[in-house]
Amino acid sequence: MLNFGKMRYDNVRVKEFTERGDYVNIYDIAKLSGVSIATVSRVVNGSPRVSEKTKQKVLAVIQESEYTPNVFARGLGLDSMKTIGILCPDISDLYMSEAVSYLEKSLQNYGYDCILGCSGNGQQEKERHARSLLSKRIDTLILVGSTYAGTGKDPAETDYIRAAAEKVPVFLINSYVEGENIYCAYGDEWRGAYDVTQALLRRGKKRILFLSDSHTYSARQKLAGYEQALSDAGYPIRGELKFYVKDEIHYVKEMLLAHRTLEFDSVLACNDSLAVGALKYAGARGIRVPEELSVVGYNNSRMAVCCEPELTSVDNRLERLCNDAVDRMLLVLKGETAVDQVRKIPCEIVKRCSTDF
Amino acid sequence: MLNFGKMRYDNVRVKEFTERGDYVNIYDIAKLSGVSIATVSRVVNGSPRVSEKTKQKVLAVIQESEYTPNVFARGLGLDSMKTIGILCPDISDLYMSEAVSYLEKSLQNYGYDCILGCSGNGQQEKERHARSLLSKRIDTLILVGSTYAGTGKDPAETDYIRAAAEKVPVFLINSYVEGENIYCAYGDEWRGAYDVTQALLRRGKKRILFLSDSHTYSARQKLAGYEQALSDAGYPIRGELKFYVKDEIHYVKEMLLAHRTLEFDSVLACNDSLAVGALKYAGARGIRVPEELSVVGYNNSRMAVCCEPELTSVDNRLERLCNDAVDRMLLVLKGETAVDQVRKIPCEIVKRCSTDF
DNA sequence: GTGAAAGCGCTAACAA
DNA sequence: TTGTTAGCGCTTTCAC
Repeated sequence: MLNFGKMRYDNVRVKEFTERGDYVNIYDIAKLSGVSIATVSRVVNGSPRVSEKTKQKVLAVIQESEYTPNVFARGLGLDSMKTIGILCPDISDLYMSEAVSYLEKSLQNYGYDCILGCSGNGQQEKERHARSLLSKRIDTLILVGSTYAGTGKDPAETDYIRAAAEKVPVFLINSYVEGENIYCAYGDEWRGAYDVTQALLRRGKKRILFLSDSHTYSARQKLAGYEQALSDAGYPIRGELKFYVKDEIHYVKEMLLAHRTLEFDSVLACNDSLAVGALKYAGARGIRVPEELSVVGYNNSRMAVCCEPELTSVDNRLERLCNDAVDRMLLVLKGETAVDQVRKIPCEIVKRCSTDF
Repeated sequence: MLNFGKMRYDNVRVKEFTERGDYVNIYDIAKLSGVSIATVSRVVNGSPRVSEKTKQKVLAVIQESEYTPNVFARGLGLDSMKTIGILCPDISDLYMSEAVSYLEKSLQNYGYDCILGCSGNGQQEKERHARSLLSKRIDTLILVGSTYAGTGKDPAETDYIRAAAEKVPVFLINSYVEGENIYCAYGDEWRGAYDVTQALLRRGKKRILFLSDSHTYSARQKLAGYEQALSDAGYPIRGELKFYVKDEIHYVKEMLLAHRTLEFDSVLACNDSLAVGALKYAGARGIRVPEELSVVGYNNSRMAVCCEPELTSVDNRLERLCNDAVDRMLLVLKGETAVDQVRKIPCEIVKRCSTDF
């Protein structure tokens, strides 16, 4: 229907008519309501410099013709599309998907759309995805997951993040990277692990297995907290009790079964599904949880509630972290300068296995 | 650095210099490499009509200056940004996030980016999100989840999907809506439910609880399969055995506990977390699973593996559905006309509780 | 309060 | 093979 073409070119445009519905444009609206495109633009953008009468007239036409401004054209002029890039290693992961869910909800609320990328954990892929998102002229880049802090071995690993931060503000959820225009929000995992370890020791546990699937920033914090608690209590740090496995329930179980000589009376796992793996191991060997073996998970995900017995888990307040990031993002985009670059939120230990502590 | 401005306006442009890195544009590249923007464009788009020498020269400049074409400008001209809109009710849901994960991976592979929206189940919100995605000039709209087929009460519920299909091809994952330019891929849930019910009956189960949290298309298919299997075996369909609850493990457990008069010897749940709820109920009452109570879940998610005992679950081949959708999408976008509008994939029953069947 | 027109960066048709 | 330029739809001065 419509699409008269730009008035200045006097209907030169002859779009072939496909089965596709054509998008109405600002020239159509202008013509239909007998004003100039400038006026239509003013109405659309809520400028006060339009008479009430004209405004209503134009609004009526817009309503009727279901006009939506072309985001490309708008973006071209403003160099922004009110779009946020979100990158995570894997959206099928419970923790990531939950984070993205919070972010999307909040951002949507403020009129921002989300472009999603899943990068995995490889350096190359992370860089490629970040570049790709940036090329979409996102307003902000949000990185979800502590994998983006790098392995800690080579500072150059995170160079691409600092490079991105030269274009747009970058927000890290549950991760930490230093740099200008980079903003972080993360749980105090160190403290969480410290507290859990301390509590286990107090209950007389002597051999606490530290179960992890990676060496991310977050995992390193947990390990450090665990080790510090041991040291502070005068216990030795045993290398064999730091157990690294693939994050897959049955794999964890099998690996633990395969190391029968490894003795431990409690488990601090870096996430809930690792903890469930330990649970399955205990089940297979007939070890009672929590009477004979204490198992504590991390992230307080649905996994911790799904298993039997249900797991005590450290909650790092993901929702809080996400909302915190969005709040600060809005401030930064508004041009506010005094915005905290780092937000460290205390973890909360959610107790489920009554005799754990 | 750069940004000489358009040559035709002879450096009129004076962008104020902020701390933000400016994006290099095609004019910059043209000037730096001593060719016209047309040539740069050709190089960028891999046109064969460029001499190898020029190409290398331009490529070098592009490399060095980290030029990426402005997607807005490109989109304006082509009216496409190689972007796919994905809408799901809730990305924190295991099933949805898994679907999005498959989709993103596959689409990324073909050079498409994803804009993600989470609409919830409300009619208004679904329509609003669909409109919002459409206004971003997506190339295709993908709807994940059977909620998008509507409740089946009023065909007008899905009008917005047909409206969207006038603009771009619409793909439904695990759902079905009829219409031009609408493509569906779903598991044969009817058959899955039928087979499970039949198997349970054969094992002597007499009162099979149908546990559901909604009346989506998918849930209706499952119910129909369940009822048909009962009928075919000469069993009555009992209203009290169709049990509708909120999808939350402990809520399910509590609701079942609250209905102590309700007797059943097996459960067919519409998803795994409902099934886990039934498991928790059994645990609370000291009912042994699967000896005294058979529990079968749906979706074959990690939930089914996490619980104790692990659950037999109907797998509706989500990955297959997603890849199938993407494959057909590519064909449709290529202008292919003979593309199946409907793909029904057989489900697979993944047995875990050995004595279930 | 309103309109004319420049400019955003790119693609593609046309010229050379 | 290369360059010139119209056109994509919108925002935003700058006149009136």
